[in-house]
Amino acid sequence: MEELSKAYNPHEVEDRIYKSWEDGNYFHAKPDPNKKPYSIVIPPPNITGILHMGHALNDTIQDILIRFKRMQGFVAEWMPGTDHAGIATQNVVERKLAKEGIKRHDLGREKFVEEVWRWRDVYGSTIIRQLKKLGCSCDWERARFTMDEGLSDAVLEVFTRLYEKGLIYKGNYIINWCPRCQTALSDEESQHKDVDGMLYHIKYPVKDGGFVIVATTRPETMLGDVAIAVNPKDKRYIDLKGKTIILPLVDRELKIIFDPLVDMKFGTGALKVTPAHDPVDFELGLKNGLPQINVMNEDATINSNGGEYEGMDRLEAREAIIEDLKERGLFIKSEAHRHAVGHCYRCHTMVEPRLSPQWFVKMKPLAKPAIDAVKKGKIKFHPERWTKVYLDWMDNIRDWCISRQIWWGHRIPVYYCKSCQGKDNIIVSKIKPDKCPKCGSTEIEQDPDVLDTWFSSWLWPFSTFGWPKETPELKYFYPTDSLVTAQEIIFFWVARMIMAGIEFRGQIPFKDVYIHGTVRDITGTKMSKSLGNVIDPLDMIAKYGTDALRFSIISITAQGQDVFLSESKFELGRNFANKLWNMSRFILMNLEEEKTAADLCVFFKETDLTLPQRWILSRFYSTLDYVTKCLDEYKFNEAANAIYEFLWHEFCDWYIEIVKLSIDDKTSQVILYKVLEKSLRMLHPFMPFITEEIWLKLPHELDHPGLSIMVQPWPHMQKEMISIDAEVKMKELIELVTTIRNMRSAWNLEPKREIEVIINIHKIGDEKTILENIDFVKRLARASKVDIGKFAKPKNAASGIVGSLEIFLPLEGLIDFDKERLRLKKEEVRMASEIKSISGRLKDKNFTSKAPEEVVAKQEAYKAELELQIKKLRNNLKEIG
RNA sequence: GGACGCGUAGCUCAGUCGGUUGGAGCGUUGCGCUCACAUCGCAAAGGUCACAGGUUCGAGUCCUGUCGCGUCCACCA
Repeated sequence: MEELSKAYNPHEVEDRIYKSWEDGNYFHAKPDPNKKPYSIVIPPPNITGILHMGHALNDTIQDILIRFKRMQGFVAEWMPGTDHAGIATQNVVERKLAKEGIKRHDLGREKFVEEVWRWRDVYGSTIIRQLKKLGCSCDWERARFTMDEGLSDAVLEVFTRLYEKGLIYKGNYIINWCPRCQTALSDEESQHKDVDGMLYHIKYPVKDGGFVIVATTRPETMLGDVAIAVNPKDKRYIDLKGKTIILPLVDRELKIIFDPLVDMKFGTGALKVTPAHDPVDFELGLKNGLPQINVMNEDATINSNGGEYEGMDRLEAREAIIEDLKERGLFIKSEAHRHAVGHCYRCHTMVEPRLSPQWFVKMKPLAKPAIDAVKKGKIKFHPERWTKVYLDWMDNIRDWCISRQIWWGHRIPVYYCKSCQGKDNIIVSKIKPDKCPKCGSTEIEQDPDVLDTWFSSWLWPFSTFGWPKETPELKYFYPTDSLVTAQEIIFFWVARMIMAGIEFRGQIPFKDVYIHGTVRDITGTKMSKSLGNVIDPLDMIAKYGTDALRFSIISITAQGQDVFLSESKFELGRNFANKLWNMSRFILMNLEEEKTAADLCVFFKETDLTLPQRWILSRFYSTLDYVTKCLDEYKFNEAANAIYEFLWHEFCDWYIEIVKLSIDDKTSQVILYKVLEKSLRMLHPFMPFITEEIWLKLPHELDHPGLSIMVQPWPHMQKEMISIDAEVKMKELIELVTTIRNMRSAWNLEPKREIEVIINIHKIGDEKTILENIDFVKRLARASKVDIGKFAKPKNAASGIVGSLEIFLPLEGLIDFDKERLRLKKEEVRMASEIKSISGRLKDKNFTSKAPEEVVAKQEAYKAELELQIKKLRNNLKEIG
């Protein structure tokens, strides 16, 4: 038998094995009408990204799922790819150019976009290489990019369809503007963060004398004020009716408007109305026919409408305005005011609400069927609680601003005819029209904006399979099965994919959505590069190995709970991999190939198995059953921990130790081999590399000829091998050995010293199982001799109790009995209190009548056992004195 | 302001259907380099399951409330 090297070196095997998988073409899945498909799409990482711990968790989960399903015999397709990340990528390339002293406007649009493509060709696949490093078994042949021709076609198709349906429109509204990226953002891209701001109270003079005090957090916007609004019920301001306010510094006349939208309790109850710079004010402006005065440029400096403040940055202008107000005695006070302010999700700059013409998607009609699909259970969230988050958001969905004032992305397929007037000049077309269909003019210009990146990502589950073409892949793999993602992305992506899937394909895009937790550092802060608290998965791979990283991160991630990570957690996986290696090495050293051949089912029926053999098979299949169930329910950590527990603390700690007594037996050989090879298959989705490496050394031709472990079948369940009887009996023997070991340890008997053990049984027959297994009991307890029968406690012996057995260890006066006495007394107290509580329960008619019979019977039996034990214990105590 | 999640061993966390004595990893302590593994083995110490009520024969587990921590959402300027 081929042997494993003495030391386990993950790095030596990983690259080699990954390459063998690629060479073997194991990742690619082809539609096969005779088999069921199982498909998932990767949440496309963006091309500027590098693998972080969130990816490591996300992609490990998906890889576990896809490997599991592949082994279960599905045609398992994991569609990979990347998204073009319009804003982020443009920023990166702009920064790169800036280092060379080039601005994007110097290059011009076309050259700049070429530059981005060049950048993408060099750096855009970094993340893909890293996913391979992580062991991801994606179908790389199909890898897609949101700017690929096919996917771009899908974007054009969708835009034109929605426009024709009246679900896309252009309008002048308040949007979230990032002054640094100089583009509009959607509501989701503006992330609210609590900020310690100020609430400024400012006097606005009334034309006929007197004044009104308004409160604002952004005094600079007063340059665009066009009215003062108060609540019609507000008695303080009744006499303002019909009066005019003079806007300080600007000297514009402001109307007073009365509107119930104004909150009387906030500030002074008087609201300055700036329709061009605040969504509420915008609404008030529309209602009351107020002008919209935009006072800011694209970079959030004050524009010519701001008079003498023109050119100042918004915050600079704020200071200047406050100073000027103070000079004029119009500034009352500022008070600390903590409030939530939107920030750009790409560059974290404070977002400015800004009036500008943008393209929007009408969402309500799209949301309705998407809400129904989830309510009817066609799509299920795991854990279930995210359903509510999704539904709440969908119920309150607002129109989606999809135009971005950047260059990198899908350019909006809208053309304007220069000679047509007003709204009639809009031509929506997938390709540039030669002339205006209305007036025939050839003076046609494309809209300069590009689309939100998510406008292509929301099509991902079907555009990647070739839509709008009706490809065989699309027919076969769509709808996909599971979507695995993080909570941050539910609104950006998950919800929109559901809407798009139903709208454009008439079918939900996936059946299950598994939302995993967020990876945080040990203090609970989200890991981010800017905070410097990242643990780089690639560093961890370099240090501990990929399998260790995967296993660790999975085993500490409870379903949907956030993960608090510190580097030391990876030792868990490393140690387990090491254990697995050495366990396998030991087995391989001892297996004789010709003895391992057998059909386990036949073998199981036709061979007399010992208790440990029946036990380990039972434990394997119990574990397999549990692991399969957990994977079906997205409980990855429980699955991983069950395998860990089985292999380490049952198979290694007990079975292998026991089997050492009879390792050359045919039966031992078969079972050792079978449990190992089946365990490797069960573990493979979690630790793909090490299981493959070991698998290749096994005489696997006997069962599953030739191929990689990754395409082997998932172990077949054999319920008949699960034996409660074997598990119970073995548990008792383990307890017996453990008790003897405890006693040895309590009396400091070094392992080398062999001891004699006397076991007093409660009734005849209790000795049977022990006698049948006496060899391993002696070996594991390191006892030279074990006497079983009806025995009284010898003088000068330690005693212990396990179940109905009493264990004596003659000590020949080696130790002092004070310790033993204390231990016994402690034990007595514990038992006495337990007996008392059980007695109480048994006397309670409510209990005896209402609890199931077997529970009552069990309690009675347990009580009897305890009473017996305490009797013996008291005897012992008496004997010791 | 709304919603959700979490308070279990010194630390980080599991805990299935409510059912006998609440688990793991790390850390600590003692013993052991027994020919697979010191990235290991054997054992020990360590718990009022945040708090208060309630449901139940029975609650870490279900319900209500309180306190503490965290996350997401939100147009009170």
